[in-house]
Amino acid sequence: MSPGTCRRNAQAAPPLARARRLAFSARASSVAPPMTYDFRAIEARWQSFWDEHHSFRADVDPERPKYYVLDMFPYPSGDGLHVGHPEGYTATDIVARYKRMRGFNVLHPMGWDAFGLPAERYAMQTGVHPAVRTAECIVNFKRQLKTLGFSYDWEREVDTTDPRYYKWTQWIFLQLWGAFYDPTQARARPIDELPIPAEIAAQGPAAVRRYRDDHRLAYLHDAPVNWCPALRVVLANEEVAEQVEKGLVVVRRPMRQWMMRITAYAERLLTDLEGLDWPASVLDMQRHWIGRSDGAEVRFHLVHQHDADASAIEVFTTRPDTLFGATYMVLAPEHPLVQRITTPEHAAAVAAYVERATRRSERDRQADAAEGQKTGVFTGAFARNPANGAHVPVWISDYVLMGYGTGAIMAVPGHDERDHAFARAMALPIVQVVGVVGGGGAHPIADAAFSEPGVAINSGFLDGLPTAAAKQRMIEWLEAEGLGRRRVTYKLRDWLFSRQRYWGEPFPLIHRSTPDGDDEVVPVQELPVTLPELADFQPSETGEPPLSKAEAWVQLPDGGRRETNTMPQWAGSCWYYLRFMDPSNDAAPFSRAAADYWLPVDLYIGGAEHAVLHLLYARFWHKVLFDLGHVGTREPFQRLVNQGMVLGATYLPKDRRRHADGSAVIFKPAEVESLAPASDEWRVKATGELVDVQWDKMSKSRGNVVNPDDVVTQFGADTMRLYEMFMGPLEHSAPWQTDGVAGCHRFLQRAYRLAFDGDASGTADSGPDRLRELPPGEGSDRQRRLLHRTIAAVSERIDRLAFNTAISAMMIFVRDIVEPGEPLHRDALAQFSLLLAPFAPHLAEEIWRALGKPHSLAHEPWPAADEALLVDATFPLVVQIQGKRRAELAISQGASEADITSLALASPEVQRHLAGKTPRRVIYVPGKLLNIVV
RNA sequence: GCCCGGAUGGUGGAAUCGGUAGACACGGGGGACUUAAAAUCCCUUGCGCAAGCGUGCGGGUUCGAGUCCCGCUCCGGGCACCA
Repeated sequence: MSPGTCRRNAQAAPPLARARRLAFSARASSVAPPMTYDFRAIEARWQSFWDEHHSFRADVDPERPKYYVLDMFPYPSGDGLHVGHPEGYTATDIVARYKRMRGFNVLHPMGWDAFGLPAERYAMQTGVHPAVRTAECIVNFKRQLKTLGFSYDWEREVDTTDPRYYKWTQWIFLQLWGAFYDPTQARARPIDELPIPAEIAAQGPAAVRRYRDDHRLAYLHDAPVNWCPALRVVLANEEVAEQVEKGLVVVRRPMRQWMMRITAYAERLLTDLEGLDWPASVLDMQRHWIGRSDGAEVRFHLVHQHDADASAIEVFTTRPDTLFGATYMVLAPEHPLVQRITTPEHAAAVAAYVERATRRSERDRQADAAEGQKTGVFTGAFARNPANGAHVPVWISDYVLMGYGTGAIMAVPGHDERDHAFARAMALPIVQVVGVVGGGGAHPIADAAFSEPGVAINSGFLDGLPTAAAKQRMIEWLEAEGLGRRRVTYKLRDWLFSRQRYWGEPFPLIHRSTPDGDDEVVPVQELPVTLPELADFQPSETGEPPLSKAEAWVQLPDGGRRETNTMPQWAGSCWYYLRFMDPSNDAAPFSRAAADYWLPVDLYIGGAEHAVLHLLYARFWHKVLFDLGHVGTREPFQRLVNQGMVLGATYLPKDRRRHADGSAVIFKPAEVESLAPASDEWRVKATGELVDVQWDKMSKSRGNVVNPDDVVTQFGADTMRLYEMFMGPLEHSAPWQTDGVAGCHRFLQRAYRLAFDGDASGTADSGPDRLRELPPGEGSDRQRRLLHRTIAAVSERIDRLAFNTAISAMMIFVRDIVEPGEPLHRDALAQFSLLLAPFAPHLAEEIWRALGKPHSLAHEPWPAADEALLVDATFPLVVQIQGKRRAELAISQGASEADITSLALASPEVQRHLAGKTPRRVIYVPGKLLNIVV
């Protein structure tokens, strides 16, 4: 530490000392001015102190255990923070500060997920470059976070839009591009190690290159994608729902796009969820999204082969036991066999249906699905059911999805609701091959499909077998006959990774035309590939990315052309937790040594909205980096907690009337007032109309957003932090209530007066010697017991992340520690300030300093509770009769059960309630309760 | 429709293992201090006059259920033609 900083601190101290002197001298002259809790001065002072002393710097230290506690870093929007952000940040900060005091080497970083559409839109509206706008927003976000006193190691700040950061995002992309997934070893390997089949090698270097390109984890794919005309951008499957919800149209449209082969990792992404300490709902959503199904692949041969390459249709089914009931087949409209098997007389109808299906929006299809409507056309082709040889018609319909299974199904209308609906619509035969167990096989199969497990009927060699056994038997038979095999499929699809936007990471790739006319993609050797300057950020209507307008940047002197798509916003957030470990490394994204020390993230807190997208993508990249030897853990985030939402109030008219455009009429908090000070009833100020309160997610349009700056200005950061945690359990959503903030502020004021004023109770003796240094063991026994109970309670509750109840334990301490006439033990106050430190660090430091401690308490050891003081000489015993509480007795610790029983039976209340009846049985719960049964 | 959560005073919530339901706080009522107000402090506050009744509803297990089991209702979140 430099002498300069020492001097500045020496200068910072006098106001504090002066304040205390003033307080004491004022009391001596019995004027007694109110000692004010000047949180503005206190918070400003300690925030600069922490900055100047680098109090929260973390460095790799193999001698100490590490703890990595991470927030989901924010997108720095123009609106600044709302009070929802600091909820999770406060929780992680409490844990970070607590773990530091527990002796852990704590990594607690913050950064900016700063690529994204809003900055680009802002640029189109105002002409301000996204980089300029982003920098402004970051300044504001950082200022706001700093005023809240979070113990981040700001030297590790990262910004995903900084070329020094995205250089490594590009580098990781090239790792994926340069790798393939080896299913035999179930891991990624360098693409150079990909075995090239002899027949490919024989075709020459171009064929080998194409073969390699087809196996890379990042690959170009020409296929229908989700195109959003309004945004002029393609969307990942995972992103479609969000935009559709906003009312935007998303259509399928063929485009050539970069994909990530996340499907290769489906099984590992699924099974590795097992060891994670994550919320059940997130685990569930990930499992669901990966969507593993166990079943069989079955080959149906075509009856009349018009085309030698189209001899059979492969289907996937989870119900091979129902094969005897397959009465028709359906191909997805995009299925490659459709053109080849369609007979001439059906060609026109099929072509029309395919054309319509490919152009229909996702939304229309979903609407049909919701109504159970099925459409489709017959191809004219027939296939042979391998189980019974029956000739079944082959249809096409958009209820069969090309992206799942084989893009073709065997339809069993008797036992599948969708097939049943289609069969009824198209008048196709329905047969029953599964009977109700014990029900004599009867089921009104014509009316509804029977999709429950049962027992096989009308199924030849399967008859009589329960569903599970019939599945096994059928798979064995198919495998023996060479007609099919066991197969596992996943709903997970490959990740569409390119976007037609400006404000994102450029792909570090160059396209070159080869002599044989192919498009060869080669990596850029020198990273980063920085974004070119651009005046017009709009993609073209046809989907040409904005970067294609930067011709000088795109066109290279050697004839190559740069890739003009950019990466999706997820790219930067996929690995930021890794960069935090080693943020200024310019030789690698992070060192293996740093990774080995800091990984995994021990606690990760953020919103539930990232349950699938971010958390699945980050896990995928992490696994690839694991396979390639860059990290040593299989999973990035060991423990995950989703904080709830902070809700804001809006007010609705009693009749719930709507505006002409259909939107609900709402009143903002500023437009209403309560009927009376105590009233829960609200009315519109202007008209006096009565309205109902409604609590919603905060949003600008609802006008119910609370700005942390206002709360910090009025009450201070410590109050803000405390209230965020006191609202309720971290995982719960809760309304923001200004009255509750004031309650937390009052607690801090009491704590302040306890330390500085000596008049917390208003009745106790006050004076300079009240804060006496008492010899160890002296002071009130009651006070010492209260202190140690508080230490035990706060510690255990932080461990459980039950912050609201930890705060209530501290409130009790401040309320009860000093009774009239009692002095306050200096050590008790010192220990209390340590307990308070994770929650209200500024005030805690202030008290600690006032007690004459020379250093910050940030690294002070956490207080230990004395077990002996947690047990009282007597305990209250509840006496129940017939399970109803009737009396409470003070019992000394060592009393025997027999003594306790006779004491209880002798007590007047018990005698009265027994009313002469004799106890039949007495149940004693040691230290707690005695239940008398009569 | 399916999956995952949840439901406790006027309000946010507490009760970690089946053992005193309502900690702590807000709000309300009363009081002290004050010329007054604010601030602060103290008392009180689940419902009921009471016996009693009370943790969304109906059953059950248990000496004892907010907690466990069965069947529902409602609210929130997710998924949704995935064969």
